[in-house]
Amino acid sequence: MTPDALAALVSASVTDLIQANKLCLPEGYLVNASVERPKNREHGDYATNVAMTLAKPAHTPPRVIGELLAAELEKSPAVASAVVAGPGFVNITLEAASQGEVASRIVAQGDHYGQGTSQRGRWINIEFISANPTGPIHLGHTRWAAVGDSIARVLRAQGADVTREFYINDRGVQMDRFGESIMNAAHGRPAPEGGYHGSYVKDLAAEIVANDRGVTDLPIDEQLVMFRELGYRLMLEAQQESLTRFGTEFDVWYSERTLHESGAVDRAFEQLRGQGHLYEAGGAIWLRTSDFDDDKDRVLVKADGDLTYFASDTAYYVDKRARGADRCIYLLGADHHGYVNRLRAVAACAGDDPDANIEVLIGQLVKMVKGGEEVRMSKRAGNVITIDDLVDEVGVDAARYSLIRYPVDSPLVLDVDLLLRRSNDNPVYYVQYASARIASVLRNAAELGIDWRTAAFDPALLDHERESDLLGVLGEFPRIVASAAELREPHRVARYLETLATAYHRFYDVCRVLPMGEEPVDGRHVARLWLCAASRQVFVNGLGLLGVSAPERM
RNA sequence: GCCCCCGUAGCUCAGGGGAGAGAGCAGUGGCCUCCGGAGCCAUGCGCGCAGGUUCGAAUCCUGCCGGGGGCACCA
Repeated sequence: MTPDALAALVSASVTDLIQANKLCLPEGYLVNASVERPKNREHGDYATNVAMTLAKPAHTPPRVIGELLAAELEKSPAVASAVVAGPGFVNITLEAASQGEVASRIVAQGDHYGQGTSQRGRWINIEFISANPTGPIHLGHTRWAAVGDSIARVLRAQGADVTREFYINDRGVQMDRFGESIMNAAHGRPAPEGGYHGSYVKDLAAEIVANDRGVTDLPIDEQLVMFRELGYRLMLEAQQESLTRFGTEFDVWYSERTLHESGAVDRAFEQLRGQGHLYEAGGAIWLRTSDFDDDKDRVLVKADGDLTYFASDTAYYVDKRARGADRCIYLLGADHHGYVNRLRAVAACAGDDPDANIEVLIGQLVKMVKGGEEVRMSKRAGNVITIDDLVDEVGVDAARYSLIRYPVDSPLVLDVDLLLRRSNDNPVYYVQYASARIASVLRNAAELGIDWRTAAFDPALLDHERESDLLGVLGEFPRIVASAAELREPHRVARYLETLATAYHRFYDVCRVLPMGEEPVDGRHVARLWLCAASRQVFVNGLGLLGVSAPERM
């Protein structure tokens, strides 16, 4: 019996009590019956607090309700015992057979186990990274490359229609500075004021000159355009390659230029003007965001006629909505938190509900430590740590896992020395090792000619305490995925996999799976192989949600 | 000045109202006759402070203290 099924049983039991007039609730009262895994194993396999929540509306002491409910629950053949404890918890112990069924259910569902419908019907646009095409993807972006991608995976697993989008800021004066920086490098001159310095600028210059020999002889205006446009293309391709290598794919790469060329900006202005939120002052055109919780109004068109960056942001939001997204998620760094209110105000100005149609997640910054020293990043000096540096250093799996493992609202310190360690202090290996260990057991079973899939599976044989613990953890997976999706917190999946790894190792330590020596294969071996297969499946599914591999061997 | 995030074990950090608050690391001591020791077991009086809401608060609210980040007709 799954936790959901048990919760439904508790709910049905409460309904039965009401219909039998043993419990009286106000008309239309909605019973919210949930079960949780108690921290303490002595409190049974599952516990429900519903008796305590019903005490007030039913005008009955919680323990009295608990007794009634426990008696009702014990009528079910799946329930071994139900007892009232503490202030009014009902602690439920399942029959081994009922609990063991979880294993066969997981194997049957395969890749689908953990998927759900909690986000079905939502059309979500999730935009992340959106690095300027003037430099490589750096460490700060990389946190979002991992987390954003994983959020998208988790949302999809819960039935949402998700568009992963990367916004390319290919318009504006930084593009000219970028082009000029490359051009200067090609001529052996230093970068201009406010330009770009990294060694990659020299590399771009060299590549462009090699491909287009005559470029340095062109008139300066034409050269600038050439270096800018060719540099842009090369940089964008490099970014895309880096992200592909990192396992992060986008459904849409959206160019700011096309936003303007397609007329999307004009359309957005029209819409906002029609809704009465545009006005002119001091020669500039403003959006009255202060009507909606912004500190002050924002300029869309400067007095000199140029559009602000914010104008693009505004049009871009309106365009996303016009393309059908009913919820736009933005993943931004902590240095952009000042944008939250104005983006929400944009949604409100466009006639949307900021609480429903827009969602801005702010992630704290990432630091990297090596040899006990912080690796300093300075854009000015050009010594940025890139996504490729990180992957070269520790590999995709360790990089992704350690970036996802922590909630994004706390600053993150990546210790490279620790990430390289192949031991327990590096959780990604701990998890992958458990998964690979199972794969090995399943391989050995096949070599011994044990066809556990077709053999009779008796779930009641999984009655060891460690087996019961493991089954309980396996059963939690769907709820973990659902909460990770709802809260946009994929780190919950990573943490869950660590507890699953522990539960598996503990089981494996005391429960022999395969027959020893000439011992004949019996039902217990078969049942444990089902349990192993189920565990392996959850590792595969869970790691898949993180974009981390589940190797057969390590 | 205003805004956002964070204060949990020696260290790095989990804990979206529930029962003596957890994990890894570091330290100490155990566990290999065959399925992967990258493993398992034992050993731990810590929720920054003060109020409040609640049957119940590390979790929600308010104020303070301490740390990090941010305020643009830049991009």
